[in-house]
Amino acid sequence: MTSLKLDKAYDPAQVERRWYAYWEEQGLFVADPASPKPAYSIVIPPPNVTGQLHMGHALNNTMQDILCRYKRMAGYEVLWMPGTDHAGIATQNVVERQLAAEGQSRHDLGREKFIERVWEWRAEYGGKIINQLKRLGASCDWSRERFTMDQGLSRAVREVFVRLYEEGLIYQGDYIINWCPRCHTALSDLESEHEEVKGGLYYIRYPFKSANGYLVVATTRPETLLGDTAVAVNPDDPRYAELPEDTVLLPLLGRELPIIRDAYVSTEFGTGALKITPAHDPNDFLIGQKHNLPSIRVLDDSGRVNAEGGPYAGLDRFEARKVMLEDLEAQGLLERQEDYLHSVGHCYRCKTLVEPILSKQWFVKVGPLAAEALKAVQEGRTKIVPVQWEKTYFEWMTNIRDWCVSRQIWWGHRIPAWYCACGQVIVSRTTPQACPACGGRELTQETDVLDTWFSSALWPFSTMGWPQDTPELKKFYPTSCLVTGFDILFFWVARMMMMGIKFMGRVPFTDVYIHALVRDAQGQKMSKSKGNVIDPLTVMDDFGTDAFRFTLAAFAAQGRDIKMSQERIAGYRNFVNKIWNAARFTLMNLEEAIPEGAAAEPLLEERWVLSRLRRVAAEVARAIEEYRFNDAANAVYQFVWHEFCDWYLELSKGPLYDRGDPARQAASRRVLGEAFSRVLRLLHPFMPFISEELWQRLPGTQGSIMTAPWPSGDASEDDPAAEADLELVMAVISAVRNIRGEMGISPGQEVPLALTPHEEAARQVLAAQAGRIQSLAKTGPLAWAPEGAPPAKAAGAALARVTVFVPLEGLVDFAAEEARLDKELAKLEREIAPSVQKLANQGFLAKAPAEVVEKERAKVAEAQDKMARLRQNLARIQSFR
RNA sequence: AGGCACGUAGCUCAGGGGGAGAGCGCCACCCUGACACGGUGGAGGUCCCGGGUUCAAAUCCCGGCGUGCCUACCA
Repeated sequence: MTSLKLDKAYDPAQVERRWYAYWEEQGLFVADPASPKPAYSIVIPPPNVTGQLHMGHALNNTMQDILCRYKRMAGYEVLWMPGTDHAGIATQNVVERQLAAEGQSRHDLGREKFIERVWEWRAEYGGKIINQLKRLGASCDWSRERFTMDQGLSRAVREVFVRLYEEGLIYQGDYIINWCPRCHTALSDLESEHEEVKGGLYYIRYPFKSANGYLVVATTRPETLLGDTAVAVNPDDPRYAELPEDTVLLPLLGRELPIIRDAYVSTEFGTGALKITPAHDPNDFLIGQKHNLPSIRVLDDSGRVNAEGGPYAGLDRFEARKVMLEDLEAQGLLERQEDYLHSVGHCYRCKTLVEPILSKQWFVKVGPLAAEALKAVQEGRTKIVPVQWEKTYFEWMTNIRDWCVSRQIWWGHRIPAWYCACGQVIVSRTTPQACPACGGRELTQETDVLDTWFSSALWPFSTMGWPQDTPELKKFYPTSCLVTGFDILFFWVARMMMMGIKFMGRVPFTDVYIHALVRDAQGQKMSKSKGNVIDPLTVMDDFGTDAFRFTLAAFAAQGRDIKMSQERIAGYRNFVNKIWNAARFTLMNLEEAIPEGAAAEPLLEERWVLSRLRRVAAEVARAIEEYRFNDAANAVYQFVWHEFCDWYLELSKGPLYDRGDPARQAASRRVLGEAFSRVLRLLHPFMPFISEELWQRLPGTQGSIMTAPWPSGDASEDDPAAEADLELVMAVISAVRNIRGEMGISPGQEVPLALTPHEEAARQVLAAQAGRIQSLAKTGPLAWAPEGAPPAKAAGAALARVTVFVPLEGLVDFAAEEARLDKELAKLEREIAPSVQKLANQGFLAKAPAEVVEKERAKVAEAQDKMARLRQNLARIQSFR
């Protein structure tokens, strides 16, 4: 045990450093699949290896840590499975940038060398975020840390791919996909983020082949006209019912284009004539297929016009647009242009404008998988919290489209498909030696890798050793809860649902808790470009990790974004300091050995604090279990500061300082130690560091606080009578303090006190607690004023069970007291006005539940009682003027 | 275009049919032997607007206004 002496203020930096290493050394984070305890498991949303801890991570992992630490204390065998994600495009970008700084490209290195280079990068920098999570206090089982590219997970990926392929749920095909010309890869629909862009709507004339005149077509992407293979109109459009001929000439290139008729074309938009570019637009592609049109791809992988573009070949897509518009204008073919606001896809990694391009890719046929994932939530096998997200989930799962999983990058799981010269495609778990069709041995492996989210989708079971049948899977799958932000509900959660059900036969988690986004104090999304990011590491430096975590928990109300600002964290830093000082007080009193002695009858405040602790522990537990982290944090805050510190510690000073009764003192010291130990345990899930530090210093504790039981207390400690009695005492003390404050009597000045209890029970309680009242309200010896005979010249306060008098002679002027009483009366009047009105309402008396009516009556009666006493006092005061 | 949230104290928000709450900030007094990152007391609100349901609406319903977000291939 370390010394009991504490510094006056808490220094988090010094304390935090100590305990994380201790927990790890003691193996307290390690989950035992053989444990007889019930299982509780969470898989971490794996941060990108390229990641730096940001507010989102901090919130997300704080919540998981609160759940895990609480569950351990509550008697569960907890597995919090950690790891990182290989983040294909992001990581490749980072390493490519590094190469660029050396004047190289990945192509200079070649695929193998490049991948080696990425692994080197990961070895050097990849662990950064893990250390940052440790800094946050995350109690993950690091002995099981996984990486989506490690061997085990790669095996799972290959297994899943092959099985899906064998079942026809993965196929290869030519479709329009989203292409990022900067990353040089296909993207899934989700990875193309739609953003509003100011563009133009250009009206272009397509001259008839031989007849005079032209068809006017409206487009937002004039450069794609190079790939047009038809112009379409609606068959029912009267404007085009009779055309001079059914062929037009493509402007600039002069190619002949058929005019086709298709109901898809809207008669409302533009001119009702639509240019068809099957290789660069998903709808045009479908129309092209239907009408057997050729597809001409006119942009290369970098977004430059290719050879098909004739005179424009080699121009960048934006440059080409500009030049072509000039040429059209010059040729009199640009009829007009309008400003046009529309939303277009951007690469979610690099924000480059995405280009729809026809290309051969691998797809997952998600329909059947989604149907099961949808059903699982509908049937409640997985519960989404808060429920409103279920609707979003349902909508997406219902309208889901096939998932393009191939990426033309190098860093990732290479697709286990091989091509034979004979045209055979072989998909296999192991590298095939010969073509099963022709026996040829010249096989080349697919160069594409899989979407990173493909491997993340397997995370809940691949991390536990699947496809092997492991004890971990048996004990910890399905996981208990997934904690994540809504931004990856589709990317990740939905896909884990599909894969988990498909390959494990059971949902991957029973609860999904969707939390909010952390924004800045103005409610703006934090982003580097806006420069409004608050770095969690800096916050932890400035305020301490515990204060930061507590702030996150306290602000994490369901369904609302969190606006983070320094001042709020400072408030909770003060709370941490308050706890530190409560510990100073406690430890000072426990410094000397507590003498053995006969158990003393517990004091009122002791019965009260244990009763309250039990209630609060239950309240906090329930809130955590229902993911109401803010309620949990606020309950702890309110109790620790405003009940434990403000009242219990203050009240306990009496017996603790009283050397005249050693047995009594010893008993109070024991209760103090016990109560404080429970406070620390209540705090531990939120504030792991300071709670451990103080736990270790608290006499009588053993081992880490992590292994201490949740302070549920014992039913025998429930003591509503103590709670009610102490409330009476507190009310009397508050009343005296109020008079003091309002009357401008200095805090140091002792005042006389007289009480008129209205019932015997109250009199007994107050008599027993007279000493406490005297010291906390700073009054002279308690006097009793008989009912109906109040002390002369006294300020008074009317409570339900007692009237409080502070005889004022020589202390204050009566005008002030008159004003104070008037104010009090007015306040009571205001308070009961609505009730009085209700009681005058026949409808209320007839229809409202009896107990509600009774409550209103009691409320009014009590207030009127108080008011009568106050008026009496007012009259007396006035009589002295 | 559809969908989903949210408008409550100066600020940030909790609450959710029967007594308007918290934190921070503000005012006054106080370095009382845990704590000035503190103590005690206090001020401060048409619960966005308009209708409706109800004995009773900040709360439920409808309609506005405002804000934010998500989804979407009408060029």
